Amino acid sequence: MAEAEDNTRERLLDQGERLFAEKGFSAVSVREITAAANCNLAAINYHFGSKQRLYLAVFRERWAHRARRVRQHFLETLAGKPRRGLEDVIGAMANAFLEGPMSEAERRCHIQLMQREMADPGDALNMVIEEVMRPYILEITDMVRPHLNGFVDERRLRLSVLSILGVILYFFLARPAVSRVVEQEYDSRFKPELVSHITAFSLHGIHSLNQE
Amino acid sequence: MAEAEDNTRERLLDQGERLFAEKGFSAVSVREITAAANCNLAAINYHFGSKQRLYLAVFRERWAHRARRVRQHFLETLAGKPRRGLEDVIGAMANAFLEGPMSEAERRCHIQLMQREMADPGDALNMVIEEVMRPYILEITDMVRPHLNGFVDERRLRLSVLSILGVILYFFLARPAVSRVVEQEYDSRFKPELVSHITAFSLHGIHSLNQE
DNA sequence: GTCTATAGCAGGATAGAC
DNA sequence: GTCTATCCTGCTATAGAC
Repeated sequence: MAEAEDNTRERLLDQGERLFAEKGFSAVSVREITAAANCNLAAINYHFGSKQRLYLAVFRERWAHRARRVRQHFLETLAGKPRRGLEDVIGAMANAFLEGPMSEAERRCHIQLMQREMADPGDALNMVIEEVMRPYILEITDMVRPHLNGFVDERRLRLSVLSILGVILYFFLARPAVSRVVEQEYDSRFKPELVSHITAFSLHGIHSLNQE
Repeated sequence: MAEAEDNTRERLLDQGERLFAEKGFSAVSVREITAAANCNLAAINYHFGSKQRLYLAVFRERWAHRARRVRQHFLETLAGKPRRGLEDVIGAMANAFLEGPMSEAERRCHIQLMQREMADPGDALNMVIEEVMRPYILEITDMVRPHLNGFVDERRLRLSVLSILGVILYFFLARPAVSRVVEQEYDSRFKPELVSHITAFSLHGIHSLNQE
């Protein structure tokens, strides 16, 4: 994310991602992106062919890479706890997204881009689902399963892991609404409280699989 | 939502809402809206002053009204169960959003519009939060509180109710991702399964408030 | 209230010099 | 690879006839 001065192409990816996340694809102009990247108006078409293809490149060359870093952070957090419980898995998940390896600006960028792609499904969404979300959820599912008693319906297990992700993303995306409902700013005191709430809520939620 | 033939203004609100929800504010042109509403290009400016003010009118005159219907449905579902448990409250909540008084098209429209406004906070978001979300969440909080044992921290209680809403909205908005992860289409067999999962997960989740 | 016509501008894309 | 200049399409908004 740091101003990569080495070449125009990189700067276009950086600024393109930032602006697409901030305002959405249609609301950003190539003029705005090239100005922010401090290069010529024609550069997007030269390097990527079109505005649309810059958008796709952002997902392939920036977003996907960052998603791998988030997963890596999640795995490393868990590696530090060899006798891990279910709570550790869920805590690491919430942590990776809400306090993980990204700066605040990166996190906002990353999650907003995904949200926008969900709202307007395009070619990028396939990549995001198949190469990132699906394998990630299934990986976590495998980590969660051994902690549950007896037979667990696979579909309900996946729904539960998805629900956890849903809660995490919601508290990030609905920030203004959450803030006003609990009458509390998203400051550095509130964030750990949020992570601990999400972990506790989800931990009990997932135990609904045991008790029926 | 049904093609209101009475006057141009109403048709503009209907089609405007549909298209804004489908594509987002910037991606829709007034030409597209007026064509869909089967009226003249100049009609938006005559009736609302500008495209932006049509967007605001959609929230004030359509979205907010529909939100009241959802709340009404929720209250009526509960009114039928005088000795209601916590499960009934949560079930009614999930039901109001996912199978409630809206047609599928209306539901999609309603929830997508809110999602887009969350992504690009503008004047409409204030109205949505203050006049709809906040009172609704607080009302549900009051219904949930008596079912919990002993002293409950108010902020954590509100976070829990927000989490439930988060799970519900997530399963609606992340539909393509959910579908691919659980390998299951969103058909009429799957939906009740989803509602029952959300209810069970959230019910256990909210009991995290009791057990600490 | 609804129409046509158009002003006035911003958009993405490209050609061709350097 | 980067620049300028420009094409052309599409946009919002408005003026003014009906």
